[in-house]
Amino acid sequence: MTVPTDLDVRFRESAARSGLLDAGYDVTDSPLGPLLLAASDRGILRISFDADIDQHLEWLSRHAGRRILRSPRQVDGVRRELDEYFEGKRRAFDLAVDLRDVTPFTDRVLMELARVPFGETVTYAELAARSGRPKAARAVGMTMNRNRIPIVLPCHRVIGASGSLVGYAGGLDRKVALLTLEGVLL
Amino acid sequence: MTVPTDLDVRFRESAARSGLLDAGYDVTDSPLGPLLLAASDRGILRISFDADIDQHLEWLSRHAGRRILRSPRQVDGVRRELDEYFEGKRRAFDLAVDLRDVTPFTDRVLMELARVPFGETVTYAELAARSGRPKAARAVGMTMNRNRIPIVLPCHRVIGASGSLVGYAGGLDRKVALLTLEGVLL
DNA sequence: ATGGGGATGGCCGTCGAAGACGACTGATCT
DNA sequence: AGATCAGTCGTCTTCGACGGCCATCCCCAT
Repeated sequence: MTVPTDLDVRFRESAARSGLLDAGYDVTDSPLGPLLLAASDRGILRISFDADIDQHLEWLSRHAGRRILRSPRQVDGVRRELDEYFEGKRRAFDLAVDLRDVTPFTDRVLMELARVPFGETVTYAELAARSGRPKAARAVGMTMNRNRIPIVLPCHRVIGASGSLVGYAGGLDRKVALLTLEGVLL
Repeated sequence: MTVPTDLDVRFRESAARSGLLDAGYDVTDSPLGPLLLAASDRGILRISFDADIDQHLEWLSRHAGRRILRSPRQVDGVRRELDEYFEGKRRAFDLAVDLRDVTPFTDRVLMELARVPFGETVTYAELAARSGRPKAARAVGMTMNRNRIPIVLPCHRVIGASGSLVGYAGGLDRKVALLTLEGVLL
């Protein structure tokens, strides 16, 4: 006969199905300065120009799970592709991203953003339109601002309708650098 | 060379990994009246005394995904164990439950609730305490009220500190019936 | 005229704060 | 045994305030 704890076990199983590690992170170097990389088994969780680890650790454990460790291996793929990108040898990324608990709107926008190719740019309004919310240009701005995975999700390719760069969470100079690398500027 | 769409593909893959069907449902009979059962591949999504299908369909597609179909097979296990339960041949369930997007608090409470055995009762306050929030008795009340999976998650076993039954979302008479079946009453 | 540089008024999704609920409880008083 | 009351707690709902926007209008310096 089945005992009550069986159900309990099922509960815990589903909660623990993620593996031994919830997320791994590491800091790497880049032409734009040190980069913090974090990833779960599902994909990249975060790329950040801000190497203040503690802050990210807190965020990671709140969003991905308790078990967070420095794990160069976990972010190996990301680092390699980023290196190639900065060396000019790569024009597109073949990486999974972990966008758990983002809003449907944000999800759609980032999905569309991911399709903007190397060396091309889009308008905030245009990206909004492609995402099915023609009038949500400003909201797209917010979404870009909060983009957790810059470079791979190329928010630097989104510019104002007037052609101005407008802004970049990592600092405008980095946006300039990226667009220069991609041959859009100069 | 990798093309931009690769990333896009990854996106969609992870969104579609759930299978051909997001959830299946069916209506069955019980001593307490018709019962709506719904389940995904992860487990039971809902058990309801309210057989108003449309309302549930709306909820299901909002929470589980687009592809919802009447599918007796999908809820076969639940129906069988429920039948056995009502026939008095089963005192515990061996079923997985799908509690995606419930709050951590709710999750803990329901987990504790699942451990309350057939024929026993707990106080709202006691259940709150077991869940690590000794003073959250009233919040536990809310949680019971919104319990999506009655009977299997035995919210009928939770009663007031004074011994009164207090309430039951499916109607107090059903709570009485269940507790009688379990030999707690009369 | 032509193109930059402000100023202005809509438009939009997210986040945080505040307030309104109950399937509660323990104490107190009829 | 009820009834009243205050104390507690997690959700849900509103509401208001933000911006990596944009089209329009105006004003000036080329």
